[in-house]
Amino acid sequence: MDDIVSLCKRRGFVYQGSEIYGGESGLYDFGPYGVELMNNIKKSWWQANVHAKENYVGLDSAMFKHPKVWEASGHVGGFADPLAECKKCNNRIRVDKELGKIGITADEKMSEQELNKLFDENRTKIKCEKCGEQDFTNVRMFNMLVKSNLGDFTGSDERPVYLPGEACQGIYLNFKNIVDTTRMKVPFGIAQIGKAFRNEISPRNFLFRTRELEQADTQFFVKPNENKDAYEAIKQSRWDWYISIGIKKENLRWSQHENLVFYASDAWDIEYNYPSYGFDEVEGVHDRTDYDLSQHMKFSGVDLHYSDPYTQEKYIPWVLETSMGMGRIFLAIMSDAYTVEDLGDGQSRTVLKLHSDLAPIRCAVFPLLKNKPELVAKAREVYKELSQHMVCEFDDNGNIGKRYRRQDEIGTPYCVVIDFDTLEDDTVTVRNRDTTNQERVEITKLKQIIS
RNA sequence: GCGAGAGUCGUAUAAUGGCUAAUAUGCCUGCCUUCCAAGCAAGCGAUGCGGGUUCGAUUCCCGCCUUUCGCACCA
Repeated sequence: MDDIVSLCKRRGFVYQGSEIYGGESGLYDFGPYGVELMNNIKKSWWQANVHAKENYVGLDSAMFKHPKVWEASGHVGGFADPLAECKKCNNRIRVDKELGKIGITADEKMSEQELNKLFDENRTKIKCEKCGEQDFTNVRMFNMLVKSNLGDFTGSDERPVYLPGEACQGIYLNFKNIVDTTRMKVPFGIAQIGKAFRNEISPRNFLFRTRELEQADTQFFVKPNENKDAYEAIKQSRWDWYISIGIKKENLRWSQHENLVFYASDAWDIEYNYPSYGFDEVEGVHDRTDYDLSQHMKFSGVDLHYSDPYTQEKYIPWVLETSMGMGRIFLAIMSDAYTVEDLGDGQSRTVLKLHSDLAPIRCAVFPLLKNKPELVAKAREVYKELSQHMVCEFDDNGNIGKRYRRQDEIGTPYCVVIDFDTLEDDTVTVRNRDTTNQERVEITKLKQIIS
């Protein structure tokens, strides 16, 4: 894992966020090659989940949403637990529950200050369950939602808005819009790639757990109780995508949730075998019944029933969700592709064996020698033409082997070399990243061969 | 958030209460090079931030930040 983090930095894939100020926890910036790779992953995902499927459409919803959205989703109320910690044994107590035990009602809408006041007044009556001590820290509210003051010019914090805790809510909010303005009929799906923000207590494991993340979500709407077959099909489709982008099968597995949230009917995760900490979730595929639409119907007062044009029935569709963490898939792809080949004699070659559709650079163009102007000029010409059609890089620095290695390390599948024969017959060599074999081809056929 | 460790050029390492902070690699410029990290020469580039002790701190102390591991958290 250290090697991958180091490569990410060294070769301009991923940098620590706000690095020149000492860094900011849980935030990462994607560098020149990182953003290319990330865009290619998104493109592949979008192709597989929107364009290749007749009954899916895309969406891009505003990041900020009406505050009530997060009440409806359960993010505001259910996940703001007031906690205090025992200074002796570090055990944590739920302050509202402990107060409840001694007959004092702590309202869940109380502020941190109000709770602290209540807690301070009653500290003597509360003991740590583990060690019996009464020495606690102050009460802290733990809520993962990130607050903002969009549209609040009073400075009073009276109307807090939240950054999205998950990207998928925008899909539920637009379900009715899409039914009303497109020809989509249940069963159909909506796909979206969006950012989410979480106040993770402890960001960890590089891109795996961050405070700002991006999610690629699909929500598939089905008739109630007609979820099972569709769910299995979606699971299969998601698995196939991972295989199609070249992830090794042995590094992937399904894992079923043992404790389902109350509304879910089934939940499976796709896990990747990350270096150094093992299998962990990349994507969740969840069968969520009608919970999401029902909640928004309740909180917004808008009828979100669907009228089935074939049967005239009215119902709230059930939702089958897929939600992939972009940072997590990025890290999985990098890990899976990272290869160090032993060439003997203590020599080795570092290669990122990325699927060629994902590689940040599709093709690198080199003149064989830098000090032969006619080679350089010809190489520039080839580069200029190719770069109209694919992501290319020109390099004439150092010897040819070094330039191959540089491209190997960032996963460039093809290197094109202009040599003296090129000047005679307009052919070039195309070198393959994985085999290092070369093939002599005509310049006119280049585009076709490597795109 | 708690506990423990760590933080030196882009990367990987070295060293030091006081000399110009070293080595490799990288990057870069020039020469050279007719296909897999060759060579020669020049250059770039670091003690995370702030405070304290001290004549002098990268080194010792404190705070903060970042990061790693464990706990907890992860709907």
